[in-house]
Amino acid sequence: MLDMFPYPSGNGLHVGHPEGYTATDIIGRFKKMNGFNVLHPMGWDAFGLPAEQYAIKTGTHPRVTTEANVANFTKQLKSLGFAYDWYREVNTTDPGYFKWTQWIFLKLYNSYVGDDGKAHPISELEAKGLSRDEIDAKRLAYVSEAPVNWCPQLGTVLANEEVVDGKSEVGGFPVERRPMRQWMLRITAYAQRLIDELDGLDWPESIKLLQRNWIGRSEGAQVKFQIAECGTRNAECITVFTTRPDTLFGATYMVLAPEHPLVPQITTAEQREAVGAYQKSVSSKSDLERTELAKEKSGVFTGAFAINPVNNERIPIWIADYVLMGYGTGAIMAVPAHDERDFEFATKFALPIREVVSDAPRLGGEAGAVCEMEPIVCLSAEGFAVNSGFLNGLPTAEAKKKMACWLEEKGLGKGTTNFKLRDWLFSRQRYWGEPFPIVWEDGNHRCIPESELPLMPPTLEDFKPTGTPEPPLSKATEWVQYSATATRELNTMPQWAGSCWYYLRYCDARNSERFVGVEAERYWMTGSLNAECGTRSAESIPNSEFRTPHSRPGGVDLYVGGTEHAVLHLLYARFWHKVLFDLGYVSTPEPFQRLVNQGLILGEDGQKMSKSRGNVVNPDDVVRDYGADSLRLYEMFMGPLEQVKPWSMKGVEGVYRFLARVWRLVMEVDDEGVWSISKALQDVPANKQLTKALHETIKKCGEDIEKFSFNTAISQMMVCTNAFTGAEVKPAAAIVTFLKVLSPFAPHLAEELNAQIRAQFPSLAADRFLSDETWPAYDPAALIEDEVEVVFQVNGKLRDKARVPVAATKEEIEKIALASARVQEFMEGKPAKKIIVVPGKLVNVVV
RNA sequence: GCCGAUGUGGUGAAAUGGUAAACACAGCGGACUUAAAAUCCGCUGGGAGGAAACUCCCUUGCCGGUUCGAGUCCGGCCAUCGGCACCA
Repeated sequence: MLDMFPYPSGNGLHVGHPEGYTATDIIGRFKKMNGFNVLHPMGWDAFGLPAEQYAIKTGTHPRVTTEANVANFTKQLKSLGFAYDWYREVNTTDPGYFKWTQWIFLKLYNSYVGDDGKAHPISELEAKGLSRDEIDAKRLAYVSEAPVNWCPQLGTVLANEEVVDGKSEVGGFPVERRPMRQWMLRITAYAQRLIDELDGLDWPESIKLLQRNWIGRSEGAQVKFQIAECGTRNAECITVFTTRPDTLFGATYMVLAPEHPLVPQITTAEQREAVGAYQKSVSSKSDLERTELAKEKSGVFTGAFAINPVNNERIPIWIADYVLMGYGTGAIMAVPAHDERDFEFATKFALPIREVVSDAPRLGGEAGAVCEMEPIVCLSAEGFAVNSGFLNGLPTAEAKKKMACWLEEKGLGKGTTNFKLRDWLFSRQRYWGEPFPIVWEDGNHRCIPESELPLMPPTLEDFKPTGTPEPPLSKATEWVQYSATATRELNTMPQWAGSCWYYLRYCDARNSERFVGVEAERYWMTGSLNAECGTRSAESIPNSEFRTPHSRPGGVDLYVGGTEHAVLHLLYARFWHKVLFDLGYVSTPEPFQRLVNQGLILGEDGQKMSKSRGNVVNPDDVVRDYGADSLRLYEMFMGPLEQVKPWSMKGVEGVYRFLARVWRLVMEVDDEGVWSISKALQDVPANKQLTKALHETIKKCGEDIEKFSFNTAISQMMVCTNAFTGAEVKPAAAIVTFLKVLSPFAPHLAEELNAQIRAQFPSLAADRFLSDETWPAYDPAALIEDEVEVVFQVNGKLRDKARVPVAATKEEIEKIALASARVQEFMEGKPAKKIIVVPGKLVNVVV
């Protein structure tokens, strides 16, 4: 049972946190009562920018801020009665924890992905005698000089994922592209598996789709275009990626990304100035400007021509910023008749547009004719090949295949798959993060020995960014000097690092020998029972769909958290987990079997909660005024867990009143205002009606908890309470049973009332905590009534109802229905054409 | 533009294809009280008819379809929210 662990901010908990936490707490308590061994821990994702920025402002060390915030969060969580196993508390900033974050980095550094698509130790390559450069080019953690997202205000680079609309996700500061030396993680090597292995997971389909789209697989072909002889230039090839090789006959020009390495070589003397100016204008634009100005296509002709391999036509080569260097090959063949972007560009620069796909097959005379015409609209959908030589008449899917074969035969190209996903930029120019266990010597990197972990960050007085891309760690001159000739890596890891594996650490949080013990990992992640850390025998764990059988890929049975982590955290964690799995350190290929997203809680005004709107609800205030149980119950009663929903203090009062009604089932107050056990509470059996209400509640609450329908479970408990409230005498034993059902939701009240009842009726109450009790079983016989109400319809419209013995046969019910005066009236004397009888429900007479 | 989610009373919402609106909130009325609060008990989708008991008609974003029967299934639209967005 896993909650997304919080960043312990200075603001403390907001009411969004306890939403998911209450849900898992209820399920955890429920599962425990059903005999499961439940692991439900909590921890702190405590590295991060706010503490560091606070340090810059005030000089307070981030460790001090973090400790204070963690203490506050802990106090708050404990006040809500969450049954966390605090013995397993983890903190990403604890050296005992980040030692292993650094250790996992070393595994990444010392691994590569082989032809089997799995991670292997780098030592295998060394054994094969590969050179240092060849090995470095394969590592899962590698150094790149590629252009990165540099944010001057934050003084750090950011991952693509952390940049929104050209601004930093944190703070909204402008971000510029600049080349820097950075650590990257080769997540792209896992792109296909990250897509494929979603299949076995019980995640919301929408989240799976979000990840698939993010990874962005597309199938197509690479095509080589010869550069036509152009002045002094020698003939070279430009390779493009296209998803529509079937449209090759319609490629009337080519476009390279402005940064494409071939641009300087192919540009003619006449065009050099224009090309240079364009490149300069593009590179000086920030990402934000580039997207803002993207409405209008821009570009420049290089003066060079390429040969379309399929028809040997000379086609012009342009550069334009609508072609991105980072995707595919950074070059495209433009098919303006069948691609919106190319169409727009060709229209603007008066380039030829040739139709090669039609929505209906056209054969005969037209075939092979090169007609340069301008389609009024651009058809990007599939259709049938026209004006395309040997492809003519073929539907798009077949044309694609045929062209790919043709290209491969002629050595002009081949079928390929491309992914949008880029490698993960893994270094940050910050102080408050895990230092890299890496040193540099003679321009080469190497890892430090495991025995030197954890590598502690240096003690710094001055946390300010240097104002240059030089990280703040550079100020620790002594620390930096690893040896006479070697210096330490100055970057730190991003905040994602610690959260990529915290769920594994929970299994064995205090292990100092290993990131997680072998047995502990197997026991908790697979449900495998032959582990000494397990406290229960195989027999005591009921067979339930909740338990993870070995066939399921995911380890954690249930992971609850917000949608904001749908791609980043969940993708990164899956990637690390797979590497650890390939290397044999963990037992499952996926970290999280079942994922549930809780919906955002809005302010009372229906707006997103924020300080500036002044609509933030502080859980401490709610606990002070209504108690922890009311907060827990209201969070669950608001509506379905996954839904976005607005807060309402009136709603809190509603559940508070419900809890007060439960209290008064057991307790009564005298004239002096002193509460004592109620005289109405007696050692009597519940009557039939109350027994039915109770057993319906046991049944429905159990089912609803399994379905995450906490709101309807609470409704049912309200119904049950209302029934008890209406009874003259309160049957004590039945109320104790009800309290067991209530206890996962409102543990404080339930335990207190049980203790009160125990004092009066020692034999009727539970003699230990309700949380240690077994979930009550319901008696199906108690649910059955002697009579049920049956609805009579005529032509589907409700006309009458009657109480009928449950045992009544179809024929008997039909007879009663036809005998009804109201049914007769609406049948208007016509004969029944058809009579539908649903026993226990309804009769529908069709005339 | 593409993808996804959601549309039900004044409000949060509930309903294995079978009595739409359970349970709450708000509102109204009553009991208790000198009074108020708290508590308890009722009423509470819209329209029409009736003195009343009651009766009929309409109603789950809109339009169609399947079915004896549709909030639920199918097709088409509209609105709101979220994600992606020159990804070739």
